[in-house]
Amino acid sequence: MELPKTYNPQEVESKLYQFWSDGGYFHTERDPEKKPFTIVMPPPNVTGQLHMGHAMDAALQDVLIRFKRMQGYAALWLPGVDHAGIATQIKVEEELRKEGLTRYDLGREKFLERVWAWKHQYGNRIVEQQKKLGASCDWDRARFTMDEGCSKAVREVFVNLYEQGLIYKGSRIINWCPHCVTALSDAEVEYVDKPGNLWHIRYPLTDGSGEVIVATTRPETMLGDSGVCVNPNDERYQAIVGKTVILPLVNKEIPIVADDYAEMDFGTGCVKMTPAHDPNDFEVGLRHNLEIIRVLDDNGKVNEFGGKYEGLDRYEARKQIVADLEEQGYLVKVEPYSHNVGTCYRCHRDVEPIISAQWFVKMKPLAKEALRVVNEGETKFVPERFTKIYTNWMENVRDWCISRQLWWGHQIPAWYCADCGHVTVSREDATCCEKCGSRNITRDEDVLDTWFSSALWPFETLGWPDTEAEDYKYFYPTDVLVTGYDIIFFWVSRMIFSACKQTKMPPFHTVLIHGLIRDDKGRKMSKSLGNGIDPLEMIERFGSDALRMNMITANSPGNDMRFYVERCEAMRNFANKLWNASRYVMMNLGIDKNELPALSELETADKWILSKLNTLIAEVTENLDKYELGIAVQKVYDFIWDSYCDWYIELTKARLYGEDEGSKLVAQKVLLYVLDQILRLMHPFMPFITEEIWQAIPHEGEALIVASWPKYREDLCFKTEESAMESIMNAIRSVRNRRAEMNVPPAKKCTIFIVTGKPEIFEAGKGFMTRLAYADGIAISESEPEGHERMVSCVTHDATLYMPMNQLVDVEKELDRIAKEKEKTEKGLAGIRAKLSNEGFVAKAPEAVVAAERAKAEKYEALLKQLEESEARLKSL
RNA sequence: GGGAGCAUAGCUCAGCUGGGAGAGCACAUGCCUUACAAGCAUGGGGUCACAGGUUCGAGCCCUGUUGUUCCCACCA
Repeated sequence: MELPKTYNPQEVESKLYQFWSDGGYFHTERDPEKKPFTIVMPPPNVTGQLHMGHAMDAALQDVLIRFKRMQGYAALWLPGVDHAGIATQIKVEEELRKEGLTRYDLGREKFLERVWAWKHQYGNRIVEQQKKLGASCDWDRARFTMDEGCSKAVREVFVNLYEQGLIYKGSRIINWCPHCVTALSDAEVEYVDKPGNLWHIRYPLTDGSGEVIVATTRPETMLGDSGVCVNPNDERYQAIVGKTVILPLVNKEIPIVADDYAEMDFGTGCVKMTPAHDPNDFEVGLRHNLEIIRVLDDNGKVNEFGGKYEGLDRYEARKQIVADLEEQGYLVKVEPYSHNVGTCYRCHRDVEPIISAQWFVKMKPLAKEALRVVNEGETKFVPERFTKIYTNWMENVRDWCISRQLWWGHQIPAWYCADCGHVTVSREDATCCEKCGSRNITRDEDVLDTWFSSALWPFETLGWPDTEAEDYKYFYPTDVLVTGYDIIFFWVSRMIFSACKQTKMPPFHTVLIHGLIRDDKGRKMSKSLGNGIDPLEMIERFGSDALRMNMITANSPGNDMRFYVERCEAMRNFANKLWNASRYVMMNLGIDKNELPALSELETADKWILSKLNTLIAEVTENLDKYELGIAVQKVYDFIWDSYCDWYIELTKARLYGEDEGSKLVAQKVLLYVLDQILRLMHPFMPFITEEIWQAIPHEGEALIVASWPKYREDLCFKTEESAMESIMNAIRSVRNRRAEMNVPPAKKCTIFIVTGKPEIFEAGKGFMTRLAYADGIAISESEPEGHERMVSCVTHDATLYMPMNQLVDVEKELDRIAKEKEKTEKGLAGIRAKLSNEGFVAKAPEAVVAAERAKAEKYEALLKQLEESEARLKSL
């Protein structure tokens, strides 16, 4: 079998993805014999380009799915794409702008045709990119949040909630983005600390008896002021409550009211009230019957209620108003003031609180069950700390504004009757008013928040609202949801309360939260910074497996991670290591079947590696069950590189190149057996290279992707051999160390005399010593060899090794070295002895720990004894 | 104003239920040893932020302090 010396991912990855796809391994059948395991993929935006966040998401999910698939579950990873209301609409509007058009020029219908066309042309790009990552999704089940089924689900949920009074339309202060020209939910507003000013303005009392001074960060809103508020307990102002002031510039009389909302010790204690443009003022206004005067239009310009300022943009108006106030003597002072400004999470421009008629979901009743399932552990967050973040949000959640003034999305199924004013909300498109029968009805123009449909994702994709749908019955509820902590509020919490309400059960039992990928300086990757690293470029350079490994290793759930290209390189190197180890095995293979030799034929080294492998299997499986993917993969990595490559393969060389055909065959079998198991354990993390190698070695079954996950085997646990092998390995390391210290090149070999109380162990290890400790002969005895006084020596806890290299011995240096080693050993021993002589320790520590300490003490004592003997010998020279 | 995370080797980070201080990269020395120089062998390097406490035993648990990052919150 001729294989290239370096692994070339580009050559195999697309070929293998096709192979899996053709083999139908991605498709998951409902199988009553199997247990289902379901993950729904967080649907990326249809406008999306694959970024590192997606790569992270996909890597984690694919590991879990492949692991479960190998364990024999009907493992379904359901993919899909989100219609992404604002983002997509903006994208298409940008295209139109290049043609000199706006969406209004086209009209709603034509515009939507245009968006669908765009979706059909570009919507699959991100899907193709996910495939490059090796994502083993069931593409046959891929969904789109605006497809027929999802639309039906959205409609059902909307009507259902409306009928129960959990969706209502009302005029509230909402967050309005004048740039995107739509309402936003609270979650879609990002607060940014921005430097601004606090303008202090004089409002004269109407009766001329004085004035009040109010402060504001948004002077332009004074056009909509309809009152001034003071605290009822504020003695300074008790006399003027009930009086009126003249609103400067507008010259309007407005009342002074008393309300607890005004803080006595902030500023002057007087607050201007703009009920149409501030949520607090709105509340106060309701309590005191203040007029609601909206002065900004949908584009953020002053409207007809702004008098001479009408038509000015909000910032322009602010400038003008401040200038006028100053000119007319109303401006008392301006102080710099930094405050939290809400910005739109899509366009990052300032959001305006504006009163507007919008649709809302009443949250309190829904939050109750969503809190219960998490509090009672029906749904768990990993790591656990995110539970608190979730519950805290859910406990304080306010009604969710779900209407958006866009065209792309699920249009709200509400029809207004021009005759009787009734609102008809219906599952089927209404043709007449359900109350008066009038055909003079018009449909609500608005669409729903994109997250409204995403919230239904885990069940709408499985056939709901048809609760008898086969997929729904078999795969729902799903198992694990994997996503970043940045969308817990947007998505996770909304899925939970939606599912609890609609399906009467939580949508998944585990939420696995990961962190954000940052650049090498710890900054968020973003388009504006231009510091994003393209995952596709990394795949191109290092292979998909390497990128996946980068995402999973050295990373723990919920924590952010810096992206280092060097790490991809290191993982590429690891892939190459695995590749070459496999080449070695294949080049030396005399067998065409993978079977373990009879246990009686196994040699010490075989039992050692099999036993270590056995432990590895148990641990890795446990780690994966606990979602400790980073720990799991690190263990497999270490086993492959250290145990298998650096030791076991080296140990087998003497046998493979030797004369003993029986021993050779056993080594071949074990090499192959362990390789096969390694490939299985590694497959979820590095699917491509493992499948490629597995296909090349003798194997049973069609593909590694559907091969069985390794199991711990009681009969392959060999503690005695593990310890014997460690003795030999220690001896080898010790010799190498001594030779390195003396700069002896590997080519210079010598006989090694081993003095040990365990000759049988070293007798069996002779071959290893010869090859790996650069010996040209091994002599084992229980007493010192002739002339040992002049030999180079080194010691382990159960052997002293002599090498006749007298010309290299510098007695002084040697004594120095021994003294140092002695000191180290004595220190260690003293520590252990202190522990063992501590009555509390012996009495209270677990027996196993005490026994381990005793064993350690014995080893240290033995080592110390050997060192002392060496020292005495040298001194006697 | 609340809440959370982080602080471990020169850099980036693991460290699961308390008992060995670790990895990758970087560094030093020697090696093209018939799987691999994208490699092998060997080595240097840490007061686990600081101060207390619990415990036979603390990087890990508790309290406080400092630094840092983030989330939430309607003081104009």
